[in-house]
Amino acid sequence: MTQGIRAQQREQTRQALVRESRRLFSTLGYGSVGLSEIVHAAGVTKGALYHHFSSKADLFRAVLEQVQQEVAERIAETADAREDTWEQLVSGCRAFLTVSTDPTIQRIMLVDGPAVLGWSEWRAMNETTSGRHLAQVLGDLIDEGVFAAQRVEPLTHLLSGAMNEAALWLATSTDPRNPDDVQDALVSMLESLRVV
Amino acid sequence: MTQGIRAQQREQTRQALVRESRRLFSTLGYGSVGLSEIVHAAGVTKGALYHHFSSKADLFRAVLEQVQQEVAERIAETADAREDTWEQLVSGCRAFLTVSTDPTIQRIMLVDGPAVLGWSEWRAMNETTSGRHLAQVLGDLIDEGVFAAQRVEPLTHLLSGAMNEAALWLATSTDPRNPDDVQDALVSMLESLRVV
DNA sequence: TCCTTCACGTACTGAAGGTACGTCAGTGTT
DNA sequence: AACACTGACGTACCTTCAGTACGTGAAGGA
Repeated sequence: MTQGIRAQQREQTRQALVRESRRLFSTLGYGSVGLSEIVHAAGVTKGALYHHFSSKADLFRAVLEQVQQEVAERIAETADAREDTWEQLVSGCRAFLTVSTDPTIQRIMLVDGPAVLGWSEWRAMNETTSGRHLAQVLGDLIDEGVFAAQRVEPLTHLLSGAMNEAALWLATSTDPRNPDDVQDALVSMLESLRVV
Repeated sequence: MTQGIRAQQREQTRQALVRESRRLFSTLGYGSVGLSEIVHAAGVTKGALYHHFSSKADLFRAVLEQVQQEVAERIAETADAREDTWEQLVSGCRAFLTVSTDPTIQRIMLVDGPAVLGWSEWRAMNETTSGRHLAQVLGDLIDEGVFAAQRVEPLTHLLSGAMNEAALWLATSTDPRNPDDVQDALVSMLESLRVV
């Protein structure tokens, strides 16, 4: 069942479009990069772009999916290395702050993402990747009695919001103490929430 | 020292531009509103707009300043009604979640703001209004020993991020329990951070 | 009364997103 | 192997929109 040449080339140009647009979006921002730049960098024309994606925002969506996938994977492999649920939460949160400090990921995932796609769609995408893991772990910890009995959703949004903002702050701040200090503040916040 | 007719009309058109663009930005979003709509709604032309503002983003900045000013005022008058510093923090946070749930404020302040002006400028503007109050109160509480000794900035960003995300979530969620639950979760988070 | 200034309108430009349609290589069929 | 056909992509064009250049008429000082 060898893939036909057509399917190979199709996938190749699609990946080229996603790759180059991701590079441009992350460095210049969604609004400051034109389609002409993207298709030129990818070595194709606008006809190819609109054959694969229905709009500029649709292309951005594909890029964002890829970025979130990578982030979720890197967090998961860090967290899943731990056995204890509590350790998974802490290491996962630390991993998120480390990974998402990368400006490449920053701009696409946290700055342009919500504005281009709208919060509802952004949140939905987030939910299917790293957001689900966080909610899962928090739910487990509540069930285990580590956290006080409460609904998972409010807690999840408070913590994910705190981490998003922290990551954005770290990306633009220069004080070398900040990365460690914000992680410590977050972990001590989590620990203070423990009831056992 | 009566203001001349010139100055009056100038201020009048400027306010009309800010008012109408705020209305349109908040309902349709920055990217989906054209300057032609704005000037038509304000009853002027593009010449007037560019006489007062250097760009579309500059007009948005004026709108954002107005919104943040209002939010900061409403929070301040709620918080300043309390004598105790701790009570100021709690009531201020509750006020923020209440005020910023308004979709009108939402879209401009939390969604488009960072994307249009960039996080650095958005954060700088935030710092001069409500952000400063939060940092002030948190600093006082650390000094009073209510919170453990630590740097103010990391804690400030974690909490403001948590509240921003919570406000955005409340705006799109339908479950009637959410507003109360997320406030309770936030307050219990604050209380768990207390050491005395 | 004249002149200057300034707030604003008019007409235009360049660029960017998006579309209609042509074209040719790849693929299944007989 | 010859055929028709699909689909991936290029080309040319359209529309819209942010931004600019310049004209104009009223306000205000001398």
